[in-house]
This record gives sequence, structure tokens and C-alpha cells, in this order.
Amino acid sequence: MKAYYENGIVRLSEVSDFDPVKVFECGQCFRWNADEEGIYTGVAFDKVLKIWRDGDEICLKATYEEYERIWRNYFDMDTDYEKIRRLVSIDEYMTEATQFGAGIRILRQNSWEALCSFIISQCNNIPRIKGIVERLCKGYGEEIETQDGIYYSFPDVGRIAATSEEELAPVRAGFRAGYIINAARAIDSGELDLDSLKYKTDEEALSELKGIKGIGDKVASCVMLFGLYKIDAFPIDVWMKKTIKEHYDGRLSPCVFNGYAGIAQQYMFYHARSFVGENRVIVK
DNA sequence: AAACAGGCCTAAA
DNA sequence: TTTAGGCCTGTT
Repeated sequence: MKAYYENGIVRLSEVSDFDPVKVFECGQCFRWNADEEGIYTGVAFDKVLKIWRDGDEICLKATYEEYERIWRNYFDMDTDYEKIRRLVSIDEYMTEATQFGAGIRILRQNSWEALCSFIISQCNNIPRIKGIVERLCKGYGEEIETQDGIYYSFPDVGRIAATSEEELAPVRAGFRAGYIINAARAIDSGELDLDSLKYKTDEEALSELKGIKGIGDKVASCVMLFGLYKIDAFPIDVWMKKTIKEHYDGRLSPCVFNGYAGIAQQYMFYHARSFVGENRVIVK
């Protein structure tokens, strides 16, 4: 891959495995949206970015310094997904799923944002999850001014820890509001040190996360995979259950993916959600 | 109208 | 250890 800067745009050429549509629509994040021309705008780490595909190149509206400081890491540019696809293609089905999902990358998202977002995701659909997250950011995040309007950063833990369920009502998070505030307070008080979990084993991280009321197996696994870049974490939701039943007779040990179970899961999930029966469905 | 949605918690077998 | 019912809210 090569990266070069030109007229306010960082261009990545000769990139393998980077399809913005798949990266943003594969279910790992909730703050990226495309316009009519396929240009995605999103906010991460207090920065607004526009990103799109131009022929064989990926274009980021950012300075080269910002690319090096934030986006190179955020988009996991130093990981070889071609190699990982090969490693997790353990059978015919996985070969198909990885081919279909080629272009997916696991974003290295902020751990608190991931935790909060996946608490919100429980028993919810994507449009509504996105709506709740945006209202949360608008109500409690910091303004970020850009040429085409005002965006909002994801709120600090402390700001959410200091609010109440009543005050949070306009966000319309429903029964998840209590969980969000409770988690924020646990982190803010130091009871749960999210970033220290990066250096702990998957078992320890999982059990510490599950110690927080409102976080079960599925949300904890998502936090590990998407917020702590623990790429062996294996979230199982209804879609994954269905696929495992269909292709592995209901039983599948994550071990078969040799440390890459989380990424394997993402290919399976994306494939499962894109097809229902024989029919290709629109995923939005 | 009633069921359901990318879980979790609690109570009860 | 597994299972049922309830939970906010919005959409079909």
C-alpha cells in the first residue's frame, strides 16, 4: 500500500481489503453515513472524516499528519486481511464467506464508545441504534465545526456518569439508559479500567466486563472485538446462531480459527445478514 | 393490533 | 444449568 497527500486529500493506492461500504455496513460501527455519491462521513476520536473510493484508491479528506496519527490506526491499515482471510477459510463455507466479505476491516474504535454503543444495540435495530447514539452525541458530546456543518464528538465517560436517567430521557434509549449510566459510573470511578483490559487475557476481560450490570456475553464480546481489538473474541447474536446451526450443526468452537475468531465471525455475520435463504437482501 | 427487534436480568425449575 | 417473562421504544 502507498499513501500520499494531494490537495487536502490523503490517497491510499494499492490497498488490499478495504471496501468502505463493507467496513461501515458490516455492523461494527454506528456513526458512519453515506451520501448519494457514496462518500462516508463519520466522527471518531473527536475528528470528522470524509472517506470514499475513487477507482482503485481510497480517499480520505484529512491532512497527512491526521492520517498518520488517527486514521491509519483506526482503519487497521497495518494488518494483512488477505492473510487472515486465508487463515480462517477452514472449509467451503468459510471460503465463500471470506470471499463475499473481502474488504471488511475491523475498526480500532474507542473502547468506551464501543461499550456504550453495544449496550444500546441490545434488542434493537440499526436505524434506532444509530438514532440513539446520535442523540447521545448531540446532547452530551462536544461540538466539532466543519465546512459543511456542526458534528458532535462521542461524549466523555464523565459527562454520562454525571447525568441521570430522567435527564437522559430525550435520548430515547429506553431500558438501556440505566445500563449506560451504570457502566459510565463504573468506568469513571475506576471500578472498571477499560483500557487495562487490553493487556489482560480474553477470559479476564470477558469476566470483568460481564461484572457490569447490563453487559452480558454478547455485548462483552463486541466490546472486546470492536473496542479493545481482541480479534479472537467471538460475539454470538441471533444471526450467528442461525449460521452456526445451518453450517456447523449448532456447534462451532472459536478455536478452529487460530486466534482470529472475531474476524472470522465478522465475515460470517456479514454473509448471514446479506442473504436470507437464497435471496440477496438490502442491508441498511 | 400485536409481534418483533443485532440482549440482559431475575426468578423459578 | 437451562428457561420464561419483562423491559423502553419504534416499526411493521
